[in-house]
Amino acid sequence: MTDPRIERSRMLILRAAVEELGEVGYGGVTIESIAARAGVGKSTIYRHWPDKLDLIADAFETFHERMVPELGIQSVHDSVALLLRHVADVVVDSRFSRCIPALIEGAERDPRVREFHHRYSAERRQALIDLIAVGIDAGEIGPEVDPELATTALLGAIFYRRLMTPTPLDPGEADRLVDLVLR
Amino acid sequence: MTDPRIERSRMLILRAAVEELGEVGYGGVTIESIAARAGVGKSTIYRHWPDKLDLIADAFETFHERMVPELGIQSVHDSVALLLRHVADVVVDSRFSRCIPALIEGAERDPRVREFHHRYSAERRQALIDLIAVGIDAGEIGPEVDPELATTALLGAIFYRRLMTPTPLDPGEADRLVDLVLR
DNA sequence: GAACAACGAAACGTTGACGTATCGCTCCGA
DNA sequence: TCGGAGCGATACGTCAACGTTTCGTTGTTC
Repeated sequence: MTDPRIERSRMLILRAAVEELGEVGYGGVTIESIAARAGVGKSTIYRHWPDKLDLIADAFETFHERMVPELGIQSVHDSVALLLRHVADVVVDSRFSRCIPALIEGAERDPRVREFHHRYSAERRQALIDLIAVGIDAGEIGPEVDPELATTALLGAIFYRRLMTPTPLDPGEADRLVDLVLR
Repeated sequence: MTDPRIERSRMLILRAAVEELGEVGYGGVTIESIAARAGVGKSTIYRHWPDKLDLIADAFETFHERMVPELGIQSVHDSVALLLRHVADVVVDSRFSRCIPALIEGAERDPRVREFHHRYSAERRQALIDLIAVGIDAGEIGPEVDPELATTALLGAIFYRRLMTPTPLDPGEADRLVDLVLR
Protein backbone atom coordinates (compact mmCIF):
# COMPACT_ATOMS: atom_id res chain seq x y z
CA MET A 1 0.00 0.00 0.00
CA THR A 2 0.98 3.62 -0.34
CA ASP A 3 2.24 5.28 2.79
CA PRO A 4 -0.61 7.21 4.48
CA ARG A 5 1.86 9.86 5.59
CA ILE A 6 2.05 11.05 2.01
CA GLU A 7 -1.61 11.84 1.73
CA ARG A 8 -1.66 13.43 5.16
CA SER A 9 1.21 15.75 4.31
CA ARG A 10 -0.37 16.59 0.97
CA MET A 11 -3.62 17.65 2.58
CA LEU A 12 -1.96 19.68 5.33
CA ILE A 13 0.09 21.49 2.74
CA LEU A 14 -2.73 22.11 0.28
CA ARG A 15 -4.97 23.46 3.00
CA ALA A 16 -2.24 25.72 4.31
CA ALA A 17 -1.53 26.92 0.79
CA VAL A 18 -5.13 28.01 0.19
CA GLU A 19 -5.30 29.77 3.54
CA GLU A 20 -2.02 31.50 2.90
CA LEU A 21 -3.12 32.50 -0.60
CA GLY A 22 -6.25 34.08 0.80
CA GLU A 23 -4.40 35.96 3.49
CA VAL A 24 -1.40 37.36 1.71
CA GLY A 25 -2.18 36.98 -1.99
CA TYR A 26 -0.36 35.21 -4.75
CA GLY A 27 2.58 37.54 -4.63
CA GLY A 28 2.84 37.21 -0.88
CA VAL A 29 2.76 33.46 -0.59
CA THR A 30 6.08 31.83 0.13
CA ILE A 31 6.91 28.18 0.33
CA GLU A 32 8.34 28.75 3.75
CA SER A 33 5.17 30.37 5.05
CA ILE A 34 3.09 27.50 3.73
CA ALA A 35 5.42 25.00 5.34
CA ALA A 36 5.28 26.83 8.65
CA ARG A 37 1.49 27.04 8.60
CA ALA A 38 1.16 23.40 7.68
CA GLY A 39 3.63 22.41 10.38
CA VAL A 40 5.74 20.71 7.78
CA GLY A 41 9.30 20.83 6.57
CA LYS A 42 10.00 22.83 3.47
CA SER A 43 11.63 19.79 1.95
CA THR A 44 8.37 17.90 2.19
CA ILE A 45 6.74 20.42 -0.09
CA TYR A 46 9.45 20.17 -2.69
CA ARG A 47 9.15 16.41 -2.44
CA HIS A 48 5.57 16.63 -3.75
CA TRP A 49 5.46 19.62 -6.08
CA PRO A 50 8.08 20.88 -8.51
CA ASP A 51 7.44 24.53 -7.80
CA LYS A 52 5.22 27.13 -6.23
CA LEU A 53 2.74 27.50 -9.04
CA ASP A 54 2.04 23.79 -9.25
CA LEU A 55 1.34 23.77 -5.56
CA ILE A 56 -0.94 26.80 -5.64
CA ALA A 57 -2.92 25.56 -8.62
CA ASP A 58 -3.27 22.14 -7.06
CA ALA A 59 -4.37 23.66 -3.78
CA PHE A 60 -6.95 25.91 -5.32
CA GLU A 61 -8.37 23.17 -7.48
CA THR A 62 -8.56 20.78 -4.56
CA PHE A 63 -10.33 23.07 -2.14
CA HIS A 64 -12.45 25.35 -4.24
CA GLU A 65 -16.11 25.37 -3.44
CA ARG A 66 -18.58 24.41 -6.07
CA MET A 67 -20.97 27.05 -7.27
CA VAL A 68 -23.88 24.67 -7.31
CA PRO A 69 -26.37 24.94 -4.48
CA GLU A 70 -29.33 22.62 -4.71
CA LEU A 71 -31.83 24.15 -7.06
CA GLY A 72 -35.22 22.94 -5.94
CA ILE A 73 -38.26 22.95 -8.17
CA GLN A 74 -38.95 26.62 -8.59
CA SER A 75 -39.07 29.31 -11.22
CA VAL A 76 -35.96 29.93 -13.23
CA HIS A 77 -36.01 33.45 -11.90
CA ASP A 78 -35.76 32.18 -8.34
CA SER A 79 -33.11 29.65 -9.27
CA VAL A 80 -30.98 32.37 -10.82
CA ALA A 81 -31.43 34.52 -7.75
CA LEU A 82 -30.45 31.61 -5.53
CA LEU A 83 -27.38 30.94 -7.59
CA LEU A 84 -26.38 34.59 -7.47
CA ARG A 85 -26.90 34.79 -3.74
CA HIS A 86 -24.58 31.86 -3.42
CA VAL A 87 -21.96 33.47 -5.61
CA ALA A 88 -22.27 36.68 -3.64
CA ASP A 89 -21.85 34.70 -0.46
CA VAL A 90 -18.73 32.98 -1.68
CA VAL A 91 -17.28 36.15 -3.11
CA VAL A 92 -17.82 38.05 0.09
CA ASP A 93 -17.28 35.55 2.81
CA SER A 94 -15.38 32.48 2.00
CA ARG A 95 -11.74 31.74 2.36
CA PHE A 96 -11.60 32.03 -1.39
CA SER A 97 -12.74 35.60 -1.46
CA ARG A 98 -9.25 36.93 -1.05
CA CYS A 99 -7.89 34.44 -3.55
CA ILE A 100 -9.77 36.19 -6.35
CA PRO A 101 -7.52 39.23 -6.59
CA ALA A 102 -4.56 36.92 -6.21
CA LEU A 103 -5.73 34.87 -9.17
CA ILE A 104 -6.49 37.92 -11.28
CA GLU A 105 -3.10 39.41 -10.71
CA GLY A 106 -1.36 36.06 -11.15
CA ALA A 107 -3.21 35.45 -14.39
CA GLU A 108 -1.93 38.72 -15.73
CA ARG A 109 1.61 37.54 -15.90
CA ASP A 110 1.75 33.77 -15.72
CA PRO A 111 0.13 31.90 -18.62
CA ARG A 112 -0.45 28.83 -16.48
CA VAL A 113 -2.29 30.84 -13.85
CA ARG A 114 -4.24 32.55 -16.59
CA GLU A 115 -5.29 29.29 -18.16
CA PHE A 116 -6.38 27.93 -14.82
CA HIS A 117 -8.23 31.09 -13.84
CA HIS A 118 -10.14 31.38 -17.10
CA ARG A 119 -11.08 27.74 -17.18
CA TYR A 120 -12.25 27.84 -13.59
CA SER A 121 -14.33 30.96 -14.22
CA ALA A 122 -15.85 29.46 -17.35
CA GLU A 123 -16.93 26.35 -15.52
CA ARG A 124 -18.71 28.31 -12.83
CA ARG A 125 -20.27 30.62 -15.37
CA GLN A 126 -21.75 27.84 -17.44
CA ALA A 127 -24.31 26.81 -14.86
CA LEU A 128 -25.82 30.25 -14.95
CA ILE A 129 -25.79 30.47 -18.73
CA ASP A 130 -27.57 27.15 -18.98
CA LEU A 131 -30.12 28.14 -16.41
CA ILE A 132 -31.00 31.34 -18.24
CA ALA A 133 -31.24 29.45 -21.51
CA VAL A 134 -33.74 27.12 -19.89
CA GLY A 135 -35.73 30.12 -18.74
CA ILE A 136 -35.85 31.45 -22.27
CA ASP A 137 -36.95 28.11 -23.67
CA ALA A 138 -39.64 27.95 -21.02
CA GLY A 139 -40.85 31.37 -22.04
CA GLU A 140 -40.17 32.73 -18.59
CA ILE A 141 -37.46 35.05 -19.87
CA GLY A 142 -37.78 37.17 -22.99
CA PRO A 143 -36.17 35.65 -26.09
CA GLU A 144 -34.25 38.86 -26.70
CA VAL A 145 -32.04 38.14 -23.69
CA ASP A 146 -28.62 36.76 -24.56
CA PRO A 147 -27.80 34.22 -21.84
CA GLU A 148 -24.07 34.83 -22.05
CA LEU A 149 -24.31 38.59 -21.95
CA ALA A 150 -26.83 38.49 -19.14
CA THR A 151 -24.61 36.14 -17.18
CA THR A 152 -21.70 38.49 -17.68
CA ALA A 153 -23.75 41.41 -16.37
CA LEU A 154 -25.02 39.47 -13.37
CA LEU A 155 -21.70 38.00 -12.30
CA GLY A 156 -19.89 41.15 -13.34
CA ALA A 157 -21.95 43.20 -10.92
CA ILE A 158 -21.06 40.91 -8.06
CA PHE A 159 -17.37 40.90 -8.82
CA TYR A 160 -17.31 44.61 -9.58
CA ARG A 161 -18.71 45.41 -6.18
CA ARG A 162 -16.20 43.13 -4.55
CA LEU A 163 -13.16 44.30 -6.48
CA MET A 164 -13.74 47.98 -7.15
CA THR A 165 -15.73 49.24 -4.19
CA PRO A 166 -15.51 49.06 -0.41
CA THR A 167 -18.99 47.51 -0.21
CA PRO A 168 -19.46 44.07 -1.73
CA LEU A 169 -22.91 43.20 -2.96
CA ASP A 170 -25.07 41.94 -0.17
CA PRO A 171 -26.58 38.57 -1.12
CA GLY A 172 -29.97 40.12 -0.40
CA GLU A 173 -29.47 42.48 -3.32
CA ALA A 174 -29.24 39.57 -5.71
CA ASP A 175 -32.98 39.62 -6.34
CA ARG A 176 -32.95 43.23 -7.41
CA LEU A 177 -30.07 42.42 -9.72
CA VAL A 178 -32.02 39.61 -11.34
CA ASP A 179 -35.06 41.84 -11.69
CA LEU A 180 -32.93 44.40 -13.45
CA VAL A 181 -31.14 42.16 -15.92
CA LEU A 182 -33.72 39.47 -16.63
CA ARG A 183 -36.74 41.46 -17.58
CA MET B 1 14.03 79.65 -9.24
CA THR B 2 13.79 75.96 -8.69
CA ASP B 3 16.12 73.88 -10.77
CA PRO B 4 14.33 72.71 -13.96
CA ARG B 5 16.25 69.44 -13.82
CA ILE B 6 14.11 68.41 -10.88
CA GLU B 7 10.84 68.62 -12.77
CA ARG B 8 12.33 66.98 -15.82
CA SER B 9 13.55 64.01 -13.79
CA ARG B 10 10.23 63.75 -12.01
CA MET B 11 8.30 63.52 -15.25
CA LEU B 12 10.67 61.03 -16.85
CA ILE B 13 10.41 58.84 -13.79
CA LEU B 14 6.64 59.09 -13.37
CA ARG B 15 6.08 58.28 -17.01
CA ALA B 16 8.41 55.32 -16.85
CA ALA B 17 6.71 54.12 -13.69
CA VAL B 18 3.27 54.04 -15.30
CA GLU B 19 4.56 52.25 -18.36
CA GLU B 20 6.38 49.75 -16.23
CA LEU B 21 3.32 49.23 -14.07
CA GLY B 22 1.23 48.54 -17.14
CA GLU B 23 3.69 46.07 -18.55
CA VAL B 24 4.71 44.01 -15.59
CA GLY B 25 2.13 44.81 -12.91
CA TYR B 26 2.53 46.11 -9.43
CA GLY B 27 4.34 43.07 -8.15
CA GLY B 28 6.72 43.11 -11.07
CA VAL B 29 7.78 46.73 -10.93
CA THR B 30 11.22 47.37 -9.54
CA ILE B 31 12.87 50.66 -8.85
CA GLU B 32 15.79 49.60 -10.99
CA SER B 33 13.59 48.84 -13.98
CA ILE B 34 11.89 52.20 -13.68
CA ALA B 35 15.24 53.94 -13.44
CA ALA B 36 16.55 52.08 -16.47
CA ARG B 37 13.44 52.87 -18.51
CA ALA B 38 13.56 56.51 -17.50
CA GLY B 39 17.27 56.69 -18.27
CA VAL B 40 17.91 57.88 -14.78
CA GLY B 41 20.04 56.89 -11.86
CA LYS B 42 18.39 54.92 -9.11
CA SER B 43 19.56 57.48 -6.60
CA THR B 44 17.56 60.15 -8.40
CA ILE B 45 14.38 58.23 -7.69
CA TYR B 46 15.16 57.89 -4.02
CA ARG B 47 15.94 61.57 -3.97
CA HIS B 48 12.31 62.35 -4.85
CA TRP B 49 10.19 59.61 -3.33
CA PRO B 50 10.59 57.83 -0.01
CA ASP B 51 9.58 54.43 -1.36
CA LYS B 52 8.06 52.44 -4.16
CA LEU B 53 4.43 52.84 -3.23
CA ASP B 54 4.66 56.60 -3.05
CA LEU B 55 6.18 56.65 -6.47
CA ILE B 56 3.60 54.32 -8.01
CA ALA B 57 0.65 56.14 -6.50
CA ASP B 58 2.05 59.47 -7.60
CA ALA B 59 2.63 58.15 -11.10
CA PHE B 60 -0.82 56.69 -11.48
CA GLU B 61 -2.53 59.77 -10.19
CA THR B 62 -0.48 62.00 -12.47
CA PHE B 63 -1.08 60.12 -15.68
CA HIS B 64 -4.46 58.47 -15.42
CA GLU B 65 -6.86 59.12 -18.25
CA ARG B 66 -10.24 60.65 -17.63
CA MET B 67 -13.33 58.62 -18.45
CA VAL B 68 -15.17 61.49 -20.03
CA PRO B 69 -15.54 61.55 -23.78
CA GLU B 70 -17.52 64.43 -25.21
CA LEU B 71 -21.19 63.61 -24.96
CA GLY B 72 -22.91 65.42 -27.82
CA ILE B 73 -26.60 66.18 -27.85
CA GLN B 74 -28.17 62.78 -28.21
CA SER B 75 -30.37 60.33 -26.39
CA VAL B 76 -29.31 59.21 -22.96
CA HIS B 77 -29.25 55.69 -24.30
CA ASP B 78 -26.68 56.65 -26.89
CA SER B 79 -24.66 58.65 -24.39
CA VAL B 80 -24.50 55.67 -22.08
CA ALA B 81 -23.44 53.46 -24.95
CA LEU B 82 -20.77 55.94 -25.91
CA LEU B 83 -19.48 56.11 -22.38
CA LEU B 84 -19.38 52.33 -22.14
CA ARG B 85 -17.58 52.00 -25.44
CA HIS B 86 -14.99 54.36 -24.08
CA VAL B 87 -14.62 52.39 -20.88
CA ALA B 88 -14.33 49.19 -22.88
CA ASP B 89 -11.68 50.83 -25.02
CA VAL B 90 -9.67 51.95 -22.05
CA VAL B 91 -10.05 48.65 -20.26
CA VAL B 92 -8.92 46.69 -23.28
CA ASP B 93 -6.38 48.86 -24.96
CA SER B 94 -4.76 51.52 -22.96
CA ARG B 95 -1.58 51.54 -21.03
CA PHE B 96 -3.76 51.40 -17.98
CA SER B 97 -5.41 48.16 -18.87
CA ARG B 98 -2.73 46.14 -17.20
CA CYS B 99 -2.69 48.43 -14.21
CA ILE B 100 -6.16 47.28 -13.23
CA PRO B 101 -5.22 43.86 -11.91
CA ALA B 102 -2.23 45.48 -10.27
CA LEU B 103 -4.49 47.94 -8.49
CA ILE B 104 -6.96 45.27 -7.46
CA GLU B 105 -4.31 43.09 -5.97
CA GLY B 106 -2.53 46.02 -4.38
CA ALA B 107 -5.76 47.27 -2.86
CA GLU B 108 -6.27 43.92 -1.25
CA ARG B 109 -3.35 44.35 1.05
CA ASP B 110 -2.32 47.97 1.22
CA PRO B 111 -4.84 50.41 2.71
CA ARG B 112 -3.33 53.32 0.82
CA VAL B 113 -3.69 51.54 -2.50
CA ARG B 114 -7.20 50.49 -1.54
CA GLU B 115 -8.26 54.00 -0.70
CA PHE B 116 -6.86 55.28 -3.97
CA HIS B 117 -8.39 52.49 -6.02
CA HIS B 118 -11.87 52.84 -4.55
CA ARG B 119 -11.89 56.59 -4.84
CA TYR B 120 -10.68 56.45 -8.41
CA SER B 121 -13.34 53.88 -9.35
CA ALA B 122 -16.07 55.86 -7.64
CA GLU B 123 -15.17 59.01 -9.53
CA ARG B 124 -15.37 57.26 -12.88
CA ARG B 125 -18.56 55.50 -11.92
CA GLN B 126 -20.38 58.66 -10.96
CA ALA B 127 -20.61 60.03 -14.49
CA LEU B 128 -22.55 56.96 -15.55
CA ILE B 129 -24.83 57.01 -12.53
CA ASP B 130 -25.69 60.64 -13.15
CA LEU B 131 -26.33 60.01 -16.81
CA ILE B 132 -28.74 57.19 -16.10
CA ALA B 133 -30.52 59.31 -13.50
CA VAL B 134 -30.99 61.98 -16.13
CA GLY B 135 -32.46 59.36 -18.46
CA ILE B 136 -34.94 58.34 -15.80
CA ASP B 137 -35.95 61.92 -15.11
CA ALA B 138 -36.43 62.45 -18.83
CA GLY B 139 -38.66 59.39 -18.98
CA GLU B 140 -36.34 57.69 -21.40
CA ILE B 141 -35.48 54.99 -18.93
CA GLY B 142 -38.02 53.19 -16.77
CA PRO B 143 -38.33 54.56 -13.23
CA GLU B 144 -37.86 51.06 -11.83
CA VAL B 145 -34.19 51.14 -12.85
CA ASP B 146 -31.80 51.84 -10.00
CA PRO B 147 -29.01 53.98 -11.49
CA GLU B 148 -26.38 52.64 -9.15
CA LEU B 149 -27.27 49.01 -9.63
CA ALA B 150 -27.52 49.43 -13.38
CA THR B 151 -24.14 51.12 -13.45
CA THR B 152 -22.68 48.26 -11.47
CA ALA B 153 -24.08 45.75 -13.94
CA LEU B 154 -22.86 47.70 -16.96
CA LEU B 155 -19.35 48.37 -15.73
CA GLY B 156 -19.22 45.00 -14.04
CA ALA B 157 -19.80 43.25 -17.34
CA ILE B 158 -16.91 45.10 -18.94
CA PHE B 159 -14.51 44.41 -16.12
CA TYR B 160 -15.67 40.85 -15.74
CA ARG B 161 -14.89 40.11 -19.34
CA ARG B 162 -11.49 41.72 -18.99
CA LEU B 163 -10.54 40.08 -15.70
CA MET B 164 -12.14 36.65 -15.79
CA THR B 165 -12.17 35.63 -19.43
CA PRO B 166 -9.71 35.52 -22.30
CA THR B 167 -11.96 37.72 -24.45
CA PRO B 168 -12.53 41.28 -23.24
CA LEU B 169 -15.75 42.92 -24.28
CA ASP B 170 -15.49 44.41 -27.71
CA PRO B 171 -16.54 48.08 -27.62
CA GLY B 172 -19.06 47.19 -30.31
CA GLU B 173 -20.89 44.99 -27.86
CA ALA B 174 -21.56 47.95 -25.61
CA ASP B 175 -24.83 48.69 -27.35
CA ARG B 176 -26.19 45.23 -26.73
CA LEU B 177 -25.19 45.59 -23.12
CA VAL B 178 -27.09 48.84 -22.80
CA ASP B 179 -30.11 47.29 -24.49
CA LEU B 180 -30.03 44.49 -21.99
CA VAL B 181 -29.66 46.47 -18.80
CA LEU B 182 -31.56 49.68 -19.60
CA ARG B 183 -34.87 48.39 -20.78
C1' DG C 1 32.70 82.37 -14.16
C1' DA C 2 32.33 80.55 -9.46
C1' DA C 3 29.65 78.13 -6.14
C1' DC C 4 26.46 74.87 -5.83
C1' DA C 5 22.81 71.66 -6.66
C1' DA C 6 21.21 67.80 -9.14
C1' DC C 7 22.62 64.20 -11.70
C1' DG C 8 24.26 59.11 -13.52
C1' DA C 9 26.93 55.39 -12.51
C1' DA C 10 28.36 52.09 -9.71
C1' DA C 11 29.57 49.71 -5.61
C1' DC C 12 27.88 48.22 -1.32
C1' DG C 13 25.57 45.81 2.57
C1' DT C 14 21.11 43.75 3.71
C1' DT C 15 17.18 41.13 3.30
C1' DG C 16 14.07 37.54 1.94
C1' DA C 17 12.86 33.88 -0.83
C1' DC C 18 14.24 30.26 -3.79
C1' DG C 19 15.43 25.55 -4.37
C1' DT C 20 19.06 21.87 -2.82
C1' DA C 21 21.28 18.86 0.24
C1' DT C 22 22.16 16.49 4.51
C1' DC C 23 20.97 14.05 8.52
C1' DG C 24 18.94 11.75 12.23
C1' DC C 25 14.18 10.28 13.62
C1' DT C 26 9.89 7.92 13.13
C1' DC C 27 6.51 5.47 11.18
C1' DC C 28 4.94 2.00 7.85
C1' DG C 29 4.67 -2.36 5.50
C1' DA C 30 6.24 -6.99 4.80
C1' DT D 1 11.20 -7.04 13.88
C1' DC D 2 13.78 -4.92 10.46
C1' DG D 3 14.70 -2.30 6.27
C1' DG D 4 13.33 1.51 3.94
C1' DA D 5 10.48 5.39 2.92
C1' DG D 6 8.79 9.71 4.38
C1' DC D 7 9.57 13.10 7.50
C1' DG D 8 11.20 17.85 10.12
C1' DA D 9 14.92 20.54 10.90
C1' DT D 10 18.51 22.97 9.41
C1' DA D 11 22.24 24.73 6.84
C1' DC D 12 23.64 26.17 2.44
C1' DG D 13 24.49 28.67 -1.99
C1' DT D 14 22.13 31.73 -5.22
C1' DC D 15 19.73 35.48 -6.72
C1' DA D 16 17.11 39.70 -7.11
C1' DA D 17 15.61 43.76 -5.24
C1' DC D 18 15.94 46.98 -1.70
C1' DG D 19 17.70 51.29 -0.13
C1' DT D 20 22.37 53.75 0.94
C1' DT D 21 26.49 55.84 -0.16
C1' DT D 22 30.19 57.72 -2.80
C1' DC D 23 32.14 60.26 -6.50
C1' DG D 24 33.07 62.65 -10.57
C1' DT D 25 30.26 65.24 -14.04
C1' DT D 26 27.00 68.41 -15.79
C1' DG D 27 23.87 72.00 -15.67
C1' DT D 28 21.87 76.05 -13.11
C1' DT D 29 21.78 80.14 -10.63
C1' DC D 30 23.50 84.41 -9.23
